[in-house]
Amino acid sequence: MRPVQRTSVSDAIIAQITDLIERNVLKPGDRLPPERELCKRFQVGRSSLREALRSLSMMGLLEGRVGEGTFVCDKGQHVERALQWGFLLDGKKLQDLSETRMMLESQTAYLAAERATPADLAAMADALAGMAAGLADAGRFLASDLQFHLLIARATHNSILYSLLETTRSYLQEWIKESLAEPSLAGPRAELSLAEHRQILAALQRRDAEAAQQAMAAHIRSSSGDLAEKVRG
Amino acid sequence: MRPVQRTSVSDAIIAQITDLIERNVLKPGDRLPPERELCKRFQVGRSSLREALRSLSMMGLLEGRVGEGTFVCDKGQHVERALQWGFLLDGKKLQDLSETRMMLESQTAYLAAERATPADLAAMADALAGMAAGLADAGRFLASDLQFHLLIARATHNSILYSLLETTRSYLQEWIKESLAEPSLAGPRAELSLAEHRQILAALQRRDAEAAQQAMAAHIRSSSGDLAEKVRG
DNA sequence: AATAGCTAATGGTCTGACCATCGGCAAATA
DNA sequence: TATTTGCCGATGGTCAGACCATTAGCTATT
Repeated sequence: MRPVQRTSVSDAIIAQITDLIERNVLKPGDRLPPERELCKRFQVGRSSLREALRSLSMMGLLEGRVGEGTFVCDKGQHVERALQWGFLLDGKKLQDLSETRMMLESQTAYLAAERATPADLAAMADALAGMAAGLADAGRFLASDLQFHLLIARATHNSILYSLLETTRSYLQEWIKESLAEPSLAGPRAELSLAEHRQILAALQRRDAEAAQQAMAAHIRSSSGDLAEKVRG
Repeated sequence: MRPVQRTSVSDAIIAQITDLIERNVLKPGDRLPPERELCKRFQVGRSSLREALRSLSMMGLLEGRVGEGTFVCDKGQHVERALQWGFLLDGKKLQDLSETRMMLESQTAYLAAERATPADLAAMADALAGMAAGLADAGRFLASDLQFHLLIARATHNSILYSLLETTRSYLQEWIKESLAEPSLAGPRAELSLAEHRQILAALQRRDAEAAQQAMAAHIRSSSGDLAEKVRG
């Protein structure tokens, strides 16, 4: 004797719809039949159907527009959305997160050196120019900084790696902002940071993966000094 | 003039509950008030409330038990549950995930070599013994294999890295299982895998981080050969 | 003391209704 | 004729009430 499987109506609907999307019967952008129509087809009440649709919307699979219908979202966002939810409650492990970030950043630098297209490199150069132009403007400087790092991650052409780095980075962003906002350190630190970024880009441009990895690791170490202090204090 | 923000009732409820869990007002294992009670507190209909609860359940934050109530799930399950929604994975994503996993595994091996306690190493030795004892039993072999890798991740004493590896691994587990289940390859592949694991453990025991990283990378490369074929095929 | 049966509470489901919004169409307007 | 205005149906979003299956805990019987 085994415990009997207790199935839920919503779960069954979710399974069916995800299956349809998976098998590409429902393509991104497609519109689903109206809810009342789906109720008749699935032979379920509208509550159960809506609970299923709502869950799928929350996972980033579907999107409901009032007066228009329910549509299948673009495929690229699915896993990334799930990853973000997973991270939501992991708490104050700032140190662990920082360590993970350093690992991700240096590894993405390594891969980016091997895979970056000329367009990728050009975009990075643009971001670097933005940093230089924003030496006096902390907000602009930080935005370009972030963009530069994300561009490196994107240049790996690995979507999982990219979303991981993006997520970790977004969680650390607040602290990074604060640490750079220290007025006494802002000037020299920004200059140093810019120089380090130039080294990274140079390594990427000559496709030197090892050097890129090292340069990135050095940059993170140097720029996370205050961060470490802040964590402990 | 700016586009006005259009809020949804369910989203507001979701935000409130996740916030409560985040701030640890609702602890894992806690029981929420009954749905009808929550309706009165939130001043919403039961449909909207249930859509919110259902979404949170789907993401692994809550769990509903008929006749008992709705409970907050254990924290560890969140990430895993969230990533389970990678059902919709194409070949490209699988490749990306595999690459990410390799990076995580080798990096955890590096850190584990520096940080593993004697207890950690002993547990790994146990897992290795389990693999040896399970050479004829694919199920047991795989279980010990998985445990070994997770023990390494745990030995880094970095919870973020651990959960990342756990999720990527669980996600790839099905494919790993299939590739090892090939009857023609099972015997020699298991033997080889066991030998590779012994090398990893040896490197960890003599605290040789570089060697551990290399051994792990080699192991993943060797064991993911079929996986890559499967992806393309 | 143990068991069987009862009751209330609870999550799961269904139904029907109402609302706000959107797209499209037709009438009114310039 | 071209543009605007107003209307109507369709649709997702929300609500209220009801019923069902299951569970826990109590009660009475054995």
